[in-house]
Amino acid sequence: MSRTRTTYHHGDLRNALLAAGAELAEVAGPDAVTIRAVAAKVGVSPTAAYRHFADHAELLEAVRQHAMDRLSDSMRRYLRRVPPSDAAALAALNRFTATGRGYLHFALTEPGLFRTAFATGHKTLAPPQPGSGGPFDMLTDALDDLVAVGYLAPEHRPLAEIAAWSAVHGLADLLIEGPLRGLGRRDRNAVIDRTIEMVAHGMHTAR
Amino acid sequence: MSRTRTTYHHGDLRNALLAAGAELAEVAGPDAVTIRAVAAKVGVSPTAAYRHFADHAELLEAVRQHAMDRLSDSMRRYLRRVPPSDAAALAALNRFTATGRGYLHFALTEPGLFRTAFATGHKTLAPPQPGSGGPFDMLTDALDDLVAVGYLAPEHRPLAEIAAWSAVHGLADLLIEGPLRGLGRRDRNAVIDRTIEMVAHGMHTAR
DNA sequence: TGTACATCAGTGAACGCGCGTTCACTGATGTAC
DNA sequence: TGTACATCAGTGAACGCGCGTTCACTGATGTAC
Repeated sequence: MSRTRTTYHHGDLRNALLAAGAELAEVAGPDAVTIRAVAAKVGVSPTAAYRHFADHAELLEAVRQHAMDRLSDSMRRYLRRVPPSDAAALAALNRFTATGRGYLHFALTEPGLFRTAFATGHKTLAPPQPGSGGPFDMLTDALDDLVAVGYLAPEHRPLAEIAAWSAVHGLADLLIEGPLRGLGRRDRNAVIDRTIEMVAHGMHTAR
Repeated sequence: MSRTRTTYHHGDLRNALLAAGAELAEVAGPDAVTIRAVAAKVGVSPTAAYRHFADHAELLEAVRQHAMDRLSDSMRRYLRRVPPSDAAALAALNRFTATGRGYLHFALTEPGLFRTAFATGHKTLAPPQPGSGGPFDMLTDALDDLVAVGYLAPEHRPLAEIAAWSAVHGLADLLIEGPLRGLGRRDRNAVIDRTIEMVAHGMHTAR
């Protein structure tokens, strides 16, 4: 950060700009990620950024990618924490809810980055790519396990990820940007529990 | 709009500015609702707006209110369309899903206004006020009916509106601003059906 | 009914701000011989 | 090992943009007598 540079050539400016962008996003959301602000934070002229990014959209996209990776990390962390259980159905259900809790934890803990992960800047955000190992894949795997374990009937499997995703995504949005912003920690935890309960129950196919 | 004014005094400038703001929001979302743009659309100097709104925040808030009312209208329209049924439980369930469908229909049909309804402009958006007859109240009533009719057990009633709201709100966001933007009509309808099915099922307390 | 005057609702120019982006440039680095 | 020179990665000034907001102002309206 704004450390004084001694050399004329920076050496690793692209990464430095990216890191500055991530910090700005963290503190003030995607709108704060401007060419000028990022350059100023690194202590370089705005023009210098154009050596490394074609334009503002390209910079924002790079920061967005980083934010999305951080989201993935959070979900993975929650997944890893789920204890293996001899009750396979319970373990699968726990992994499923863990993806949601990891998602929400990141959103509440790093709202600026979370918003940045979904910031498009007027251009269409690509639909989730299966196989990229991102949040969507973790959710897909968790739902496949729910089917394997008999919790979710195969005929109800299609589009289940969209439904589950919508619930946690919407809650995140309501809590960090929407009318539920400013809820206390207790209330927040209560609505998170209730929402995840609804989703888990909603996925259950009674036998 | 931008009709040439013949009189020096406008006569109804506040409403004209509001209408212009609503149109801008409709076309380009909340960021397009600026003092200058609204004034220009009406054909008046920016300064004139300050006779009717203290500042930009007050203008945006007024437009936001309007957008929220339109959302209410959409939900009410869907509710009214639900046929009364001698099967009370079915009717209650239909009313419940109708609130969600009305919400989503408005979001997809008027994405600019929908986004504006939840635009805060850096200040905290007030939490939903029970008794104001808005979207939240309709949802609350629908859920109360679900309890009355035996579909939802009273012990699962608390916070049910937040869970249901999250699901439709998140889906709306994913579809109009997020990675699911650009889904075709068929796909869109399919994910809406699937999500509402999950919510309805998730609210059901088996007996 | 006519007139003086207060009040109200506009105008138009200007301010400072931060933004993305372009331009001609210069200092630092690396390479060929 | 030393030097000429091409290339690379920066600088700094400037552009035009739209924004919110303030200022001194003026034209239109309404009211008291």
